[in-house]
Amino acid sequence: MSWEDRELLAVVDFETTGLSPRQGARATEVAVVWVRGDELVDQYSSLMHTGVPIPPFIERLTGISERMLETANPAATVMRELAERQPPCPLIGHNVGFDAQFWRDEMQRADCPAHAEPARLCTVKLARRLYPQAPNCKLGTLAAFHELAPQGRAHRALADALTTALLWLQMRQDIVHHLGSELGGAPVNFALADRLQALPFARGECLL
DNA sequence: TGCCAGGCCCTCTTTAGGGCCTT
Repeated sequence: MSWEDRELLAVVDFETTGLSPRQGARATEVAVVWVRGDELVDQYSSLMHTGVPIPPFIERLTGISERMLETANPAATVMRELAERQPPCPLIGHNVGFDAQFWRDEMQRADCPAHAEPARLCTVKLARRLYPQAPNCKLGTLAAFHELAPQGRAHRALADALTTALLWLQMRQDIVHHLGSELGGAPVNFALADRLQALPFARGECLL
């Protein structure tokens, strides 16, 4: 991947031991799916060993146990590998604020500060503006709403990252469908999506 | 399945409170 590639987006999903690094939660698994235009161009996933205990609820939710992490690479090794592999491109996530805080925390712990504060795109914010007719904006609900192909067990990093990537491609398609003539051939990229997610929220009304 | 947090968004609002979304 080229460092000059400005159309590259990284769809990220973390599995973690809790909801906030400030409360001591650490990542247990990370997945990144790289998207360029309407193509999935690469993917990466890895379990991450931190030594932090996994609450029973989290083990039931994700299927990730402490025993599974005993042989996993240290979290810092995984994050450094990601930093070397990925140019500093925008992150996409489903409720990206959650994944971005773990991205920042784990990158800083791995001594990769240059990768700690990427631009963000949130598929929850976009979905609330694009699909007010959906029952809710949970990832599984939106996947079913759009009849996206199952990508594996939900609440595993790669499956959720792939589902989020497919949701993003669906959003690109819908944006082009609704705004095609206004776009005048301009690409549906981070800059455009960033403007769309910043539009005022209108309950029950699609912004397009 | 829920609690823990944080940001966004809504309404019986703005000097506030509660729901949604992520693990």
